[in-house]
Amino acid sequence: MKLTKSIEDYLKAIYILSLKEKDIRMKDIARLASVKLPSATEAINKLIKNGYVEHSPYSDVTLTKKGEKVGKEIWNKHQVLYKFLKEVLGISQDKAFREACLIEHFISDETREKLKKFIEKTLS
Amino acid sequence: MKLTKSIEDYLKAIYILSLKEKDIRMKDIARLASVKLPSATEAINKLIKNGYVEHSPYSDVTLTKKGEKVGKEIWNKHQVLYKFLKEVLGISQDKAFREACLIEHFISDETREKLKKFIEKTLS
DNA sequence: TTGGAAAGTTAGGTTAACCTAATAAATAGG
DNA sequence: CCTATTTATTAGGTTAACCTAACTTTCCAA
Repeated sequence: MKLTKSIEDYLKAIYILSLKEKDIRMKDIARLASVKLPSATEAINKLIKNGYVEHSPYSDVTLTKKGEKVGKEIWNKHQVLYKFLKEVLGISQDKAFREACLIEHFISDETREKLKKFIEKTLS
Repeated sequence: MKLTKSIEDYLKAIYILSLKEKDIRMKDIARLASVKLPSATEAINKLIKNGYVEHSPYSDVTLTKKGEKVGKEIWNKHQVLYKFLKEVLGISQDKAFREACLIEHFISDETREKLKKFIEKTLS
């Protein structure tokens, strides 16, 4: 399966939720991904079929190792971008967050790493 | 009309072509946008309907002022991002170009401006 | 000058990602 | 313990953006 922007967003959402709660429900995912429940159901079913999450109907959702890896990757990219936009460029918190949410799907691992190192160097 | 990534890509393609040639054809647009001709036809019709381009069947395509503005904006964002990725972060030419093509649709005018100033400062 | 190649359009189909409405299951409060 | 609310699923529909196949128009070279 191709990891689309949308699919990555669901995995990121579940990953973020998993950092705080152990019982992750469809409604939480739908809310964080800004979609209605049926869209979340559909997406989660696709993720199950491809081994990214585990879930039985009317129950909680958990990431597999594979799913966690992707969710974490995207969240890391987001955080690096957010920091760059906010601290280095001086973009407002809100705007930096929103832009990071869009860009996070399109930077390579290499770019994330180099950007991270660059921020450290620049802000010291 | 919402300016989607796809629509912006067509306007950027036409803008780039317009910098070098005066007779811009559907095939050139399709080629640069990496789509087949019928996809280009469909997209151009949408752009005509919304006042971004002018075109009569089997003839050349030109940008309106409105269309040129958008195409130029995207191309400027691309160039700023490309330079940052390549010169500041040290990403290879090819990869920097490809990533810039993806990210260009998601940065605000403010981010482009601040990034541009930052690059100038950093590379001097 | 005409016929074949190139360019462009039209018709119709696919896929991803969303939605609303209807239904089903789970849960919590009286 | 049963019913109302909340949560989740299913069914069915929409839209954007692509595609292939078929057809039309334009252009060029013999």
